[in-house]
Amino acid sequence: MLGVEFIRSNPDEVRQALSFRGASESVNLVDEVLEQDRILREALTLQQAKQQEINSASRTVGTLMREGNKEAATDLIQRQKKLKAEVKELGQTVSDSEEQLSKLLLAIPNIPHESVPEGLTEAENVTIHRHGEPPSFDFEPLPHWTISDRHGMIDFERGAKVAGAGFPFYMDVGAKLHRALINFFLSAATPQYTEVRPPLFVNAASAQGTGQLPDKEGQMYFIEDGFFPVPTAEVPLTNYFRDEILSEADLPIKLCAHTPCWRREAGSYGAHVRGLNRLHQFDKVEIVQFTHPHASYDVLEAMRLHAEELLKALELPYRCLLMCAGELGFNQAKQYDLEVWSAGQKRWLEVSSISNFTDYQARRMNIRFRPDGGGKPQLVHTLNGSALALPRVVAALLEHNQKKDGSYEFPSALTPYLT
RNA sequence: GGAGGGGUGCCGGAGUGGUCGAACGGGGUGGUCUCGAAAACCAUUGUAGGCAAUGCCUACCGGGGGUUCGAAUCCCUCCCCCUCCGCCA
Repeated sequence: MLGVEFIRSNPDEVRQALSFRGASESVNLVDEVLEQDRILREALTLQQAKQQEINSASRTVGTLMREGNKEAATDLIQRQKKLKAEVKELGQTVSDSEEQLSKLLLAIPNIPHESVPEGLTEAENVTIHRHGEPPSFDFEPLPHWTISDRHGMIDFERGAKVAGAGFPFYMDVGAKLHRALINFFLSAATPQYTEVRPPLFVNAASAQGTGQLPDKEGQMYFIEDGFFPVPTAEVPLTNYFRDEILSEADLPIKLCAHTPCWRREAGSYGAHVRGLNRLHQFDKVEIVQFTHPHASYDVLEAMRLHAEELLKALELPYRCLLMCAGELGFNQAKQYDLEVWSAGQKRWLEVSSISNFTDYQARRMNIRFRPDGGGKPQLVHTLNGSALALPRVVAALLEHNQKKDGSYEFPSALTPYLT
């Protein structure tokens, strides 16, 4: 979320950012914040003044009691009753407006970076560059679900029987390819990033910290005892330092993890969810960084390149998109998507999203660092990226490398891992 | 799941109703001493917030609520940790 102080001193900038994102209907939230903030501070000031009176009177009562002057003490106690009631009432006002204010703040998205292009729809995302070209085949290339079916790699039907649609079984070579990709991705990340095995369920506080809650319950599963199965490793990894103060010297901190990801994908349907295109459970290797505020945009580029290198090594044609203001995630200040070419479906599939959240998540999670040489703690910047999400890479690999006779081969980068 | 014991500042650890934001020790920082270092000594060392703002004040001793003129200290509740028993991969 944004800081109240920031909104208080830059209301116009926030309003502009909201309309830039195409959330013009939310612009009045800014005025609500300012008003609520005013009410809050007014009540707070008054409450604190009255509390001060009570505190000093209590000290006097203590002295009088010790001196044995019970009568004077009782007098004073009587006079405090009224003040106490007033403080209690003001306290109610304070907590009410705090609650209101925090609801409002959670409803205001991050401010887009100046380099974010204008636009409200997918069509206005900017293609930064392409690598490789969609290949031409001297036969009609098949979609991955047909190929995987022929080779017994993925069993969607039995997955649907045992769990439900979107929960496939990967069998034999399919399972092995999965394991190879996970290891390949992790091996590529671990020279820089610390490998982590995080909890796969998180609590509500963590889900709110990274921005899944409130409002995005439709995305996550919720299970008994208050747990959320992770929709991405971003959640446990970024919350790792929640409510902590780091040392500036420790920055940047780089974490990576392979986890399954569970998503409800409520409302998805049609041909675009066929096969591996959209699943309720999938695997992903995620990279996360906690950086100094000055460094985050350089780090964003580095993380993007890291993900791109993986696709290059897999010899898959891909394009890199810079998301326009309207397509930018709620918490993001700047975001790239990487899309691979699906030869069988003849369309681009998103396999990675790399984002800079600036201090937006850090403020929600209260993750700060103490500057070298002391001074007030400052918020870190957080970033994350998929490097990479598995199923669509599997789909693209099968489709891209298919041969007319129905055979296939995988890129040599995977050979050491396919054992 | 049952029984019991705990959660205090960067760390250890006092404190069971009245200047306690918190003794004492360690650590960190600054200084004195020294050619320098060590030792010793002195000083300093949390976070958030409000205001008429080189200062004053409020809140915070796991979280929330309550009792009281006054709570780190008493009560309720939740969370977490430890020990023993049970169960279990």
